[in-house]
Amino acid sequence: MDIANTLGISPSAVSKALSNHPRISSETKLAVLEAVKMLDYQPNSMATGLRKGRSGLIGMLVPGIHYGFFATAIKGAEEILSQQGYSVLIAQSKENSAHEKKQIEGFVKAQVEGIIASMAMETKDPSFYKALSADIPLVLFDRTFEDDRVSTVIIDDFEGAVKAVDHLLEMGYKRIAHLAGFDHILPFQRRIEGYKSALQKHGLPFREEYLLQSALNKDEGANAMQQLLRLAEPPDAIFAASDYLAFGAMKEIKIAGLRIPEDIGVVGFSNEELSAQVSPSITTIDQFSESLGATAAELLMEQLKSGTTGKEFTAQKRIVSPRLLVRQSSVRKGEVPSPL
Amino acid sequence: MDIANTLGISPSAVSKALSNHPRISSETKLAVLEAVKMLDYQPNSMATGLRKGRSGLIGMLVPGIHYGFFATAIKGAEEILSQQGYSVLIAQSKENSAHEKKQIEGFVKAQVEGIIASMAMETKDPSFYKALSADIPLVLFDRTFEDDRVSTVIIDDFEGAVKAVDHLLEMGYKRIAHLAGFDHILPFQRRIEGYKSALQKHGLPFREEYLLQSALNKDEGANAMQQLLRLAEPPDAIFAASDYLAFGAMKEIKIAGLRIPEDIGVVGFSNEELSAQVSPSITTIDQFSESLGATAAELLMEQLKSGTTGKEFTAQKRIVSPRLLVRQSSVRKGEVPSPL
DNA sequence: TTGAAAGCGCTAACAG
DNA sequence: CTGTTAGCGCTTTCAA
Repeated sequence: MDIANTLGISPSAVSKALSNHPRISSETKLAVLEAVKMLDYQPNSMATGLRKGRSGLIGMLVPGIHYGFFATAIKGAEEILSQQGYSVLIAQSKENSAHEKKQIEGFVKAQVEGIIASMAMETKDPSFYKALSADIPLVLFDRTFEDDRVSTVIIDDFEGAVKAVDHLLEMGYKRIAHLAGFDHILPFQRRIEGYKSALQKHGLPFREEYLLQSALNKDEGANAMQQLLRLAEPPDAIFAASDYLAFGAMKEIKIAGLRIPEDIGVVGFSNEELSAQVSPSITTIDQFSESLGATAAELLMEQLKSGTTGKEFTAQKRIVSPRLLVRQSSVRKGEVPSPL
Repeated sequence: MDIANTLGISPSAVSKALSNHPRISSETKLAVLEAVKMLDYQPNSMATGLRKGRSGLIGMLVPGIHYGFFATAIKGAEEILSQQGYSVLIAQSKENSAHEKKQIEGFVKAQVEGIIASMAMETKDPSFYKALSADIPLVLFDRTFEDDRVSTVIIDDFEGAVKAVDHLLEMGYKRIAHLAGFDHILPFQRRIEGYKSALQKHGLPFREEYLLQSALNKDEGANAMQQLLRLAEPPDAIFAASDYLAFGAMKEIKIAGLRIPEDIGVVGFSNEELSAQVSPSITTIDQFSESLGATAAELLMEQLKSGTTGKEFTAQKRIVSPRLLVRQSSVRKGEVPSPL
C-alpha cells in the first residue's frame, strides 16, 4: 500500500483510517487523509472486492437499450443504484434467448451482486431465470413470467386497459375495438382481459370481430384499421395496445375521410414520445417506465440488504398503476384535455 | 480452488488447463474441463483481475440514457465491447458537471480499463477530461472539445449542413433559412458554418434575418417560424438543426395556410424517430448514432491494445460522414423520395 | 509435465 | 491505539 509506505505506517492502520474504524488515533487518521489527497489515491476495488466478497456491481439486462421504454427504465434504475454506491453493468439480449443467457453468464463472471432483467421476446422457457434467482438476487421487470420464487415489477396492464376503455365510454363512444398485441406475452394478454372486463362492466357485448392481434407497429395498425372499417358496423373508437398501432390506425381513419376524435376516438398505450407530437395528439396510457426501473432497483436493494437469496427467500411482487393521459384523439365536444 | 481439490491436483495445473497453457497434458486438461462443467465453475473475475491488473470493465458516460441518440450510441458501443469480452458500466451526467465528475470517479474506483464519454452540456471547462486521459484510455464522442491529446469521434456536422442546403437548392428552393442551435456547442456551430458555406458556394447571400438560434424543441421551432413568416420576404425553405425544430416550424407553416413541400421545403437534423412518422415525413440528416457509438468503442479497443496512454500517445480523431435522408417535406413536383 | 511458492491490494483478527 | 499476520482466488515464475 502506497500510503502506508509514504507515511511509514502499517497498511492496516491506513485501512482503518479510511474506513473510519474506531480503533485509530485521529492523528494518524488525519495524516492518512492528507496523504490520500496528496497521492490522489484510489482504493483498488478489485482487491477490496476480493477480500470482502463483494463487487459493488449490479447487472441490468434489457432486450435493447435503444427502445425508449427500456432506456428510460435503465435511467430510473441507474439513479437509484449509483446513489446506493453500486456500479451498473448493462447488457442487451437483442430479444434472443441464447444471447440473453450468455450476457447473464457475463454478469455472473463479473461477480455482480444482483441482476435486474426484462426477458427477451423469444424466451418462452423461464427455467433459466428460476435457477439463476436461486444463486443471485434477481428482479424481473415488465417482461416477466409467473413464478412465486422470482421478484417482479410490472405495471397493471389490466387496470391500464380498463382506464382506457372507461375513458372512451365516458367520452360517449359506443363501439370500442381493441388493436391488441399477441397474447402469449403476458402484458398484452392482460390488456385484452382488461378490455373485455371493462366492456362487461358497462354491460356492453364483446365482439370477436373487434379484437385484432398483431405486432406493435404502424403498418399493422393501419392493416387492422382497414379491416375494421370494412365491417358492416365499424367501431367508433379504438383502444390500441401500443401508440404505434394507434398511430397507424389514425392514418387509415384519415384516409377513409373520417375525423378524429369526432367520428372515431383513439387511445394508445405506452406514452411514446410520438404520441404527444402528432396531430391530433394521442390519448395514451403512461407506463411510468422510469419509476418502473427505479422500483426494480429499490426492490433489488432491499433483497440485497436482507441478505436473502437462497431457500428462505420470499419473492416480492410490485405492481405499478399506470396513468391515463388524455389528449386530443379521444375528446370530442367541449371537453378540455389535460395538458401534455 | 475448488476444482483443484476435487481432482486432487494443484491450482496452478487448473489455471494452466483453463488458459490453454502449452505446458499441460491434454489428459489433465480434459479432466479439468469436465470438472468445470460438473461444478458449474465460474472463475472469480475479481481475483483474476487483481492478479492480472485488469478488470475487464469499460465505463461509458452519457448525459442521459433516455435520449434516443445516446441510447442508440450505447447500443452500438455495447455490442462491440461485449464482443471483445469487456463488460460495460453505464453512468449518466444529467448534463451536470459535478455529477459528471463524480460518475467518472466511480469508474476509476471500479478500475475500468477505459472510458467512453460524451460531455455534459454544462461542462465548459474540459481540463478534467484532459487530466483523465493521461491516466486512462479515453474516447470522447459527439460532445467533445478541441484538444489533440484526446481521442474523439464525431460526425461531420459541417458536411451534414452542406448536404441539407445543397439538397434544398437542387429541389429548386431559393431562400433558405436556418433554425440553428446555440453556437457555443461545437456541432451547432459547425452546422451554421456549413449552412453559410453552402450558400456561398452557390453564390447566394447570407441573410442575418434568416439565421435564428434557439433551444432544440418544437415550441422554439414554432416561434422561430412565426418570426420568419413575418419578414417582408419570408424564406421558401427551412434547414433546421434538429428534427424537433423542423417539426415545430412545420406546425406553424400549416397554420399560416402554406403547404409543405409545395410552398416551403423543410429539412431537419438527427433522424429522430418522429421525423419518419409525421405527415409529411421530414427530410433529415442521419447521424448514424449507433455506428458512432461502435466507432468510439473500436477506437478505445485500439488504444487499449496498443497500450498507449501516457506521454507517447497520439490521439485519434474519427469523423463519420452523415447521410441525407430524403423524405416528403422537401420534394416537390414529380421527384421521388428514396424509401424510408 | 506438474507443483510449490509468492504475491496482486486489501481487510479482519489478533497480538503487542 | 497500532502493527503483524494471514488469506480472499487467481496466475506466474521457478524448481522438481
